[in-house]
Amino acid sequence: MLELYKQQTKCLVALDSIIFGFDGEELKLLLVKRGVQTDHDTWSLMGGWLKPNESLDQAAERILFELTGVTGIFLEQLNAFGDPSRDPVERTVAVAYYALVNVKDYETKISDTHHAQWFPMQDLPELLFDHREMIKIAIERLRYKAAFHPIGFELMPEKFTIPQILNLYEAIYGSNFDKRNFSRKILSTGLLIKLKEKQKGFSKKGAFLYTLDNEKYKKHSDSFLNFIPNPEGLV
Amino acid sequence: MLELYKQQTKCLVALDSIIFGFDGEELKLLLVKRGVQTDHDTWSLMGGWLKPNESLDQAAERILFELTGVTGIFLEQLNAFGDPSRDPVERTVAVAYYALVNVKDYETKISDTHHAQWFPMQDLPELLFDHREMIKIAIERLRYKAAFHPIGFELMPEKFTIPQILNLYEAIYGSNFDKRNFSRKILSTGLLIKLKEKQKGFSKKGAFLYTLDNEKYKKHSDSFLNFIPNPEGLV
DNA sequence: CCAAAAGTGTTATACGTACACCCATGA
DNA sequence: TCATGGGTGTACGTATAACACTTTTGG
Repeated sequence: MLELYKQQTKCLVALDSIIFGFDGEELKLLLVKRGVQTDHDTWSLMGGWLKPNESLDQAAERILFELTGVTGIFLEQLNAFGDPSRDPVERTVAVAYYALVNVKDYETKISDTHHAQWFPMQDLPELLFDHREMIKIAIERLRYKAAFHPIGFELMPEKFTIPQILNLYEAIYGSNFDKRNFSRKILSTGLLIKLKEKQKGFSKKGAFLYTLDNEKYKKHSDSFLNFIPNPEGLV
Repeated sequence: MLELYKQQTKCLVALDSIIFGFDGEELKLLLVKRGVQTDHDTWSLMGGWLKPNESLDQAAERILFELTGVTGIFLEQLNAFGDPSRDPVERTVAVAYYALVNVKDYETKISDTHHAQWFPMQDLPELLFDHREMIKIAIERLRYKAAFHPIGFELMPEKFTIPQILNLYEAIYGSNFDKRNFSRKILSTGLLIKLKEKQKGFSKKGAFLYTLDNEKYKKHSDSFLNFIPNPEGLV
């Protein structure tokens, strides 16, 4: 049996993270300018190599932390990519993760560190290797998952307004939802706590702020609700 | 940049397939007795190594074919598993796939080849490495996916009866559904064509056979229907 | 006072669910 | 003739979708 192992070719294993961010307006992606090499205007997903003594989840978490200083956020395995020609330098299998983070809370921390930059989903630069394909699959997964799991809140700041959540879902699905039906549905989850404060500055009237009921959120985080108005047309 | 590649540790990459089968009665898993080595009663998922010039999908397909002679069936990537201690012999990252196949059509072909054996989901033997964990995640994925995509039909033979599909869904979800509501729902997809023949032998009355409308199935295979009566309690 | 966004209610329809009886047939 | 599994219909309640006006307030 052991000989069977010896004969096999080994392979580099990389981890790449698709980091989604939301700033209250737009859905964004965090990209880094690729290292110190030739590529001029090529941007890249956050990535790194698997080390000998860590699991895939640990490696993804470590790399995210090293490059952004962010930790403890939503980070889930997406897919493994292993086309033999995906990395022209050397055969590499990449395990992609996707992360959800709210832009505002981490803005300065992130930008300062590694020349990372938030790009609007609609307006991405040229990307390394198969990173665009990874992003495409990540947005599909995000849509799929957000339809039934309340993971949208992972992208919201501590305090947020209903119109902001509406914006987020509209950004995720690239379509418009009826605000009355939407707010009724979101509130019916019972996951939101209405605060006394209002968000001022954006609109003249101001919108009430809400916060997540973390108790309920943890319990319900893998429950199965229908979060979007029209499930047809998905995926 | 190239030096960055050289420093990195390489890793074996394995592919393992969770092969679900249905025989009209029970949901089953196809397992093989592990090679020519010490383990006495340890069974294993179908697996093999990634070769230098193939993609992950290709490798999974090749390995499935080599071990079962089966090709062209539903085969989808599940997850990558990379715990450093998952394979005690050597650090290995395993990319798991899950496959759906109907037992009857391939029964003899499969059993003859590589000492493979179908096990009822409820009654699995001791398994290699983290294979049980893989199976657990695969059944979750199957439940998740079958709830909204008509992949259940991948497990059915060419011709099948409504009670058989009901059996399948009950096996997948481990619960009972009302046969009247279920058949109404399945038929309302418009994916089934009723044949003139009946399945005889099992029941005295005999049940009408149906076949998939492959045209519609291809179109709708990534549509988004609610296939199971009660979406709560899932995942 | 006006523009811009927030907030709120009703109604019609579709869908999900619960439920029970008759049918066909082989033994 | 009877036991077994196959097949069908209805009524009720809930969830969804479509829809428009009033409120607040900064400029």
